Amino acid sequence: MGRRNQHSREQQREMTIAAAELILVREGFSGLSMRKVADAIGYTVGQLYLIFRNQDDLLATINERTTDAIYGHLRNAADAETAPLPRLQALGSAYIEFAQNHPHRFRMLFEHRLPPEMEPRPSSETRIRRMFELVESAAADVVAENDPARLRQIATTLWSGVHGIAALAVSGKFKWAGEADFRRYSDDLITTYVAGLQARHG
Amino acid sequence: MGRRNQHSREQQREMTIAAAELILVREGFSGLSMRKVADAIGYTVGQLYLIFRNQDDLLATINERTTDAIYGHLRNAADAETAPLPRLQALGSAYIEFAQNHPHRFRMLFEHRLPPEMEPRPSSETRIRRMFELVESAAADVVAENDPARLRQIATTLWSGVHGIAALAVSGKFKWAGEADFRRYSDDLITTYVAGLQARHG
DNA sequence: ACCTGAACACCGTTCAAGT
DNA sequence: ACCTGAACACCGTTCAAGT
Repeated sequence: MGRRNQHSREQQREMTIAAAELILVREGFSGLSMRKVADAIGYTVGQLYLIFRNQDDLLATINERTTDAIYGHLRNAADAETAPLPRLQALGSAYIEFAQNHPHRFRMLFEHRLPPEMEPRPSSETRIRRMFELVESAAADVVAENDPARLRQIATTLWSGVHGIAALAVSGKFKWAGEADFRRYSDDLITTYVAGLQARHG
Repeated sequence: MGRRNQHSREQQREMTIAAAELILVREGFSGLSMRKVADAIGYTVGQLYLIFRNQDDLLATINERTTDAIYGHLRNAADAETAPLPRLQALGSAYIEFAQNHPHRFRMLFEHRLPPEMEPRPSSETRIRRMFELVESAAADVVAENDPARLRQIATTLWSGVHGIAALAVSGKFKWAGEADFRRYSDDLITTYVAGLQARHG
């Protein structure tokens, strides 16, 4: 096969990521293998190891893209709302929505763990931080809290809660809850938690 | 090997579950294989398929035990507190605590999904329901809400939130938050959410 | 220089054959 | 009747060999 130099390393990298994301979306995390990806891009498995260090490296790279995608989705949602509380609610809804629309990508983001020797991974952590700062700043506009440590705690509590709703929506457990509208839970959580802050504060 | 009839089918079943749980705790979900389990109990892999239908069946069985273990842990926590709000908080703390003390078992419970043709699994769903009813009844004592549908929504929102904190505590993402005391987030969530309910209600 | 193909050490699952 | 052992179709990863 005279495929030599037909694609630059950077092109190969993009092809690999795109093919892997397609397989992930279609077959789920457990259906995503290096061999299938290699087949999909028309190279042999061996070649994948000249593009990515190993499978974990490829998965972590996909997870970074997923984080960026969530960030973009949240940003759009936030930009569409000007009032502080509706904006925070819009962020929560958007997060749930992303999880429901992209369950396999969402699940892999939280279920795949890097082996200890591959951590920390700054490219991943920067992205997660950026996403959280979006939430924290939206929360800051709502709660009127001056202590930055307390504000961070509030944002973490709130966002963990929204994340929990998304995680359960996507986990397939708790189907007994009926075909629930999970965005309603998110709204309820945010509205009531914020009301509680104001009640305790004032 | 004259191991014939040395163990009853029921004994084999218990040995298998115990061995698998040990491997899960030591090596994590991804390190748990049928072949390792077979080695650990001194039978061949083939024999495992006369005890369990397949690997998913074994994993689902372990997950049922994990659900029972969480239920027991929550029950102890609830029984130790008589006042309604502290009891609800104790439930939240106990849930987080279990996740942190048994991260691999907790993660597998939520990350392993049965293939569609193996669902529903009544033995699993009954156990999950029982656990949730414990939470719902503790919530009922706190919020003074008569509409059962609304009460269920409140309990679901609250418990999803607590679950999210546990999930993030165990996911290894968000290490940036420092070595946080996740039980504090749970307390914050419950206290503030309940205060919010009272503020909106009264 | 770039890529392949085969090898190695693992998987889950099945089932003829042994005792 | 109970269990084994080998087979089959998959994995991730490495690396000598080919062009």
